[in-house]
Amino acid sequence: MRIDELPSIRHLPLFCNMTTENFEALMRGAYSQSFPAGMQLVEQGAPADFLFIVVEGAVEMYAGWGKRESTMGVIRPVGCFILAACIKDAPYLMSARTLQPSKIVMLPAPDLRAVFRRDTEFAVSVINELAGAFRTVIRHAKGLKLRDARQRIAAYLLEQSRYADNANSFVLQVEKRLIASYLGMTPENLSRGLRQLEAEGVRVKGMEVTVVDRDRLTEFAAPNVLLDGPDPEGSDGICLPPPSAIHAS
Amino acid sequence: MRIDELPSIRHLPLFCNMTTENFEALMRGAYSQSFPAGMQLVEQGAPADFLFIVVEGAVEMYAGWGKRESTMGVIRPVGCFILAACIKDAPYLMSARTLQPSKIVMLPAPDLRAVFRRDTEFAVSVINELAGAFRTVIRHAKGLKLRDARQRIAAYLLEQSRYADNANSFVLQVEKRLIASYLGMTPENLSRGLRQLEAEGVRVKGMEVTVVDRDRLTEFAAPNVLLDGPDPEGSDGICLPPPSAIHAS
DNA sequence: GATTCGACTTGATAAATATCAAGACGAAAT
DNA sequence: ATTTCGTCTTGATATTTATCAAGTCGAATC
Repeated sequence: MRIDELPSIRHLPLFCNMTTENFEALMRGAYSQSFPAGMQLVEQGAPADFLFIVVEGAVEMYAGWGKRESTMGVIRPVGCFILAACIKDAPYLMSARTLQPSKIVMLPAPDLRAVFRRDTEFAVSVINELAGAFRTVIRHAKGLKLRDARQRIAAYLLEQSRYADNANSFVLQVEKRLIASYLGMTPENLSRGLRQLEAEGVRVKGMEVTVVDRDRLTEFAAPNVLLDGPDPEGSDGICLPPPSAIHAS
Repeated sequence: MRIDELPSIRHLPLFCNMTTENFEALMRGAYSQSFPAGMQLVEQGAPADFLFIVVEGAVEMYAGWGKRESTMGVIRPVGCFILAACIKDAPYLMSARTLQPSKIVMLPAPDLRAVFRRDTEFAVSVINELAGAFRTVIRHAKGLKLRDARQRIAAYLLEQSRYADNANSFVLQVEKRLIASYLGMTPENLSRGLRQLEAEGVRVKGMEVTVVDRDRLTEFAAPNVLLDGPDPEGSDGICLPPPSAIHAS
């Protein structure tokens, strides 16, 4: 473990309330490693040996079934993934691969399971993290079942605009094929959907998004806290632009 | 609180490991109430004032957006719902209504939040419950994105058969319109899908399901622990036939 | 037993979405 | 600068899924 990445991890909602003693004990067992882009870190079905923390770069969470594959989210610094599998000591439900060169910290799951029995504040943080992750996935599932493809796209764009410096002109953070997969559609369908949304007040050229008529787009997407977040911030944390937001615990 | 329902609640994975003292303190603030069928217990968007426990009957969790509505799961005795909202003190993401006459225990959320800070074993149980709920929803979302309608139906039938006395001949536990909604399709589509699945080794007449050729059906649905469960049982609990399984925390 | 109502089914049709096949574009490597 | 490769786009088409409109069925009520 390199010393210089400890503070950023320590500041994670998951770790910021535990005792220093327990934090340091936890980190003594941790590995830190840098990976190139496109490296598979986790394969779904494997035993949950480690909790992963993204310190730099970006990681795609995805799931496969037969030949099909679907993006479940993207984790950005500083965020962790597959907490739930580690806690339950159950097989990972998702695979993970780096989208960019990334620095990853790996924390042995047994250490994790031991600590929250000793440190109440840490247990509370885990509870908050899991509750937030649960609510994020519920929102995702609601969106898939209640909205059609174009509405999902519109809602996604509006959500992105929440996190942008300029809410009416910003840049997509991930490749469109990933966005399409995350939203449960083909890349072709996303492409056509974006074109059609020009009639609803938004223009997308390449990676650049321009909101021309926010009211119109808002009426079309009918965004909603219960579908698009955000959750009121408790001790739970940093909500980076989705697909990142799916904490992927 | 009627005395005679305390033991069944006490045996819930969520409550069975906490101290008797804390359990009783928690229950002192609880209300117990019987509702007729079709009664709305929770409206999505409302503040999370209570944790709900189903002692008798059955409760549908559902979500709405505009005029559309979708079933997210069914909770059966003894199970709880909307744990996550209570913990985060955030608005409920789902509505709930009774499907049958039901006995419900309501537990004030502030009491809940207070107790797991004092009782480590309870905190651990909450962690396990939430981790299990998270994984259940992830599976649901994976199914929606990776399988088409007929495959979802087939997988659903196979999963039901796991919980039946006779795995090759059993009865559906909920109305087909709810199953359709849970699986993300229209009732008409479910109906046609069931008919088409006769070619894949299963026959459904009314509520009765007969698995004629399990191998064929299994090959078609390609069921998978990472998609259909179950999770290995830890302290986390009773997995009643889905849509029940979506713990709906 | 007749009535009523909602769930379920079935068919015809429409709409949404996926697939297949080129081609355009852009970034990275040679 | 050229090549190369994968993403993105667009069009044509096929498939899947939803919608609309009758009917059928069955259980609960009168």
